[in-house]
Amino acid sequence: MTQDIPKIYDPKQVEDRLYKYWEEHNYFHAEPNEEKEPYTIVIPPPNVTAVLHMGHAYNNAIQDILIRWRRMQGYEALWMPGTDHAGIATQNVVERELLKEGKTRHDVGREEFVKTAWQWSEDRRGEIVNQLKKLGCSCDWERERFTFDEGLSEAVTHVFVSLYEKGLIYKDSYIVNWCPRCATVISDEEVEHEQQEGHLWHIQYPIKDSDDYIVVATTRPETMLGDTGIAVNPDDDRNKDMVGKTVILPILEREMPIIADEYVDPEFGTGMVKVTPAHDPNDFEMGNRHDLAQINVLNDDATMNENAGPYEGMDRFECREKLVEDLEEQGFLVETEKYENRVGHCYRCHTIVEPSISDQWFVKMEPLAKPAYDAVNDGKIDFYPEKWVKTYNHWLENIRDWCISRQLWWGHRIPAYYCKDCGYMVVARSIPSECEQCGHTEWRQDEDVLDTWFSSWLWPFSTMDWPEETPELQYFYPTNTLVTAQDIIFFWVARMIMAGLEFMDDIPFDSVYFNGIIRDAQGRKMSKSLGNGIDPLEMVEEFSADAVRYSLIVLSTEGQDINLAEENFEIGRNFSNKLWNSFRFVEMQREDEDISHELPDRESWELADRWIVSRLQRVTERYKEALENFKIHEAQDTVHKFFWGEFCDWYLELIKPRLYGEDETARATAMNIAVNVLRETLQLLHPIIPFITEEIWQHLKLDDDPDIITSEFPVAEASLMDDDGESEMNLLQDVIVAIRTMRSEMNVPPSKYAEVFINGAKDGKADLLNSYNSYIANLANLETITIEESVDQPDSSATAVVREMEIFMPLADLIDLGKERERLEKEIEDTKGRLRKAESKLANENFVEKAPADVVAKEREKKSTYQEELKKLQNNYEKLIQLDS
RNA sequence: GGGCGAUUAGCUCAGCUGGUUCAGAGCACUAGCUCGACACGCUAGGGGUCACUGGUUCGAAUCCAGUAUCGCCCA
Repeated sequence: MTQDIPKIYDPKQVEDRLYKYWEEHNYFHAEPNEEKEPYTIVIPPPNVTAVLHMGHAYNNAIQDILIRWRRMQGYEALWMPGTDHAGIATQNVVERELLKEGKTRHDVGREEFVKTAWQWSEDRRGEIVNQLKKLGCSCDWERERFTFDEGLSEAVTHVFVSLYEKGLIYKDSYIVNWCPRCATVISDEEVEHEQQEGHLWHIQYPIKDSDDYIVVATTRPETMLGDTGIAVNPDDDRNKDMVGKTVILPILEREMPIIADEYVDPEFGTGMVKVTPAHDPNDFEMGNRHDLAQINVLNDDATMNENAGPYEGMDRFECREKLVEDLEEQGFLVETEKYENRVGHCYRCHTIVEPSISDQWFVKMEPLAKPAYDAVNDGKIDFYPEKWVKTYNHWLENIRDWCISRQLWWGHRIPAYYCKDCGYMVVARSIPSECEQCGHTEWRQDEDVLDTWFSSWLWPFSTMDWPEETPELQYFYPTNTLVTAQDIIFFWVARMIMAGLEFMDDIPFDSVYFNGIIRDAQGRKMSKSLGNGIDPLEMVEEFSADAVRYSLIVLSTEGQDINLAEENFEIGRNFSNKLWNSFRFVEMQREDEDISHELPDRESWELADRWIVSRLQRVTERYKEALENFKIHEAQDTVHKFFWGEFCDWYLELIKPRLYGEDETARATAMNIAVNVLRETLQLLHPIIPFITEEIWQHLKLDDDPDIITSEFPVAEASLMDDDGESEMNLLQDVIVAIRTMRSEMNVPPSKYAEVFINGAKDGKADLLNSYNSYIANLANLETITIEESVDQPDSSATAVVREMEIFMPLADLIDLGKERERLEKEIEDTKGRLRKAESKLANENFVEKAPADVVAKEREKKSTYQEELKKLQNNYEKLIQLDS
């Protein structure tokens, strides 16, 4: 059977099969279990609008790593999966679909539309789940939830009603952000400000009963049609005399007062600003302070309404153009200036939003913000990387009320009912029976739905059937880790913390890991419009899920953004293949012998065995520390270097003679240790690359082994750490590398056995090197090797110095004296450099006096070593020169 | 305007609670390798004034201040 192991690992034979296998064994399912400690992650529910992108792949890979790791550590590990109904986004997509048939949502009606959206979201959910499975995510699918499913909808209603009853939800006419394309209001957080090239138009407003005029500047001239005042700063000497006068609005000829308000920046322009309370948030506040009228000049679709006079019916930008033309014609336009300013766009459809006044529902945030602030700043919740705490704090310190109503059809309908007869409003969990004001019984439910985040913020407990008091809530809440991107820190993270504290009286999670954003190779954000996205499923198809996961983690550092190119996935593929081949090698040598979990009797260990086992303990320890601090990349890097650079490059090479040899005990020892080290390495790697590790594990499997996914995670064993073994091994490695370098530089072909003499092996080094001279001979491809405290340099030999020992390699007539000379010159220069550095440090009195004794001692030691080495190099160099002449 | 981050080898990035052999990895590059796991590989090598300017210190890529460029967030 060993002949059947292919040289190239084929993930297609493995991944789907193993995922099914794990599912069939119910390994992903978690249940309240008092005998175990829980570890819980709730998934950031992907929007049902679209398939997953690379950012999802990355984010979910991290979650899976944590979950699998904790599961192996013996926690009852629950990864709660689900999806988000994504109000605006989904509605947009479904509307677009309808449009293909030439229909609008109004053509099909609310009920039919919602039905279509449901169908659509169901289909998408299936796809998303399938994608997560392809990536290897070990979610507890039995518990999958949807923000719009029955239970969660109930939680939403419950929360709305109780916040209303507490006075934390109110309805008010207020200036909000209106997206004319989505035809709904959006919250402040949903507005993206973008730097844009525009103009600043300076416009004259005549003063009543005078030939005089004032000048104001605006970037949105069309809003002037809604102006109801002019404001100056009360301390502005230039303008304060103007307060109380009346100006006349050009075109519409409306009279309006000049008022004084602190808000106005006297330094900006003329120090006078037009006030448009219905179309600017600051003007709205100012208008309220001074009782100015609010004149709305826009329709919902951003065309001008009847208040716009001659411009009625025009689109806002068309109106802008025409208005500027008219102003110019009539002599009101003073100046047109190029101007860059930040313009608010809808984060969903990218249309420029219009601030406008309407009746909306709000959550009063201040009472919720305080405990949320404390939870993070008192250390109940940790952020990784910590820097995000500042962003979080800044937002909470400047918290504004949250506009939660949306003029959409797809979402949780607001549980407010209006008496059809008298208009009396009731907020209730279900339709009220009779109106307590007029006694009528017919009700009309509020047309609006809630912001999607109003359901998402309950996610950590609504997924466990809150408000019901379930065993799941008891056991799994608070959850442990939230893994998300920083772009939803306000939308979601902060609000979940608020909701958890408000409704569960406890934090929703104890740590938040913010993963970076995936960008393209040029560092640009991946987006549909740029067409620079990389589809994770295509990459899985091409490179395997393991390769995708591994590569993403290789490229990531804690919370840093990733610049990604397709060829980066070769990293993971190559690693998988290396892993596969190390297994292939071991398996080919194994000859069906029994191998125990128990390491063999220490009597039979060689240096290489002590070394690799010791190194494994250190790697295991470091891995644990790294993951505990969410340094996933570091954990991976540690295993990577160990597996490839130590286990494969050195250990497997070192044991070949034993595996091929006649000594059965030696063979068994090497075999056992190789298999056991490989097995533990697989376990360390399993959270990152679950499929290939399970596949190899099952091949190596001993009778009583569990599957790797449920195997017990390795714990570092202090008694196996071996400082002497490691440093002895390092010495041998240095010697071997020195000889290899020498061979390579002297063009001794690998196929040619060489002979080497090592001179000056003092302080027990001779014994050590002699006991393991087979290591040197094998890895440096030597015929014979002579190691002594004192040997003479043979004729015509290349020389090198390592660890104060001289290495002579007789090359007879093969020696290229010019080349050897070059080599030695370089060596001498290098050593001189090192020596100079050590000497200059030691020459500094301050260093010798003030630096810690051990640092100084180390430096002295370095100096004498380099001196010694230099002497030998120079000595050899002189001999060479003589030979040459 | 305020805040945060980045600036280290041709490219992508580690290292940054200051001192382990004149700075590390992967890719790319050079030379050599069908040596009984792996060319998705092996061995060896070249390549960096650690953005700049000051400061702290015996000692700074690592700490502090400022400058420049780029990016993100919030006004």
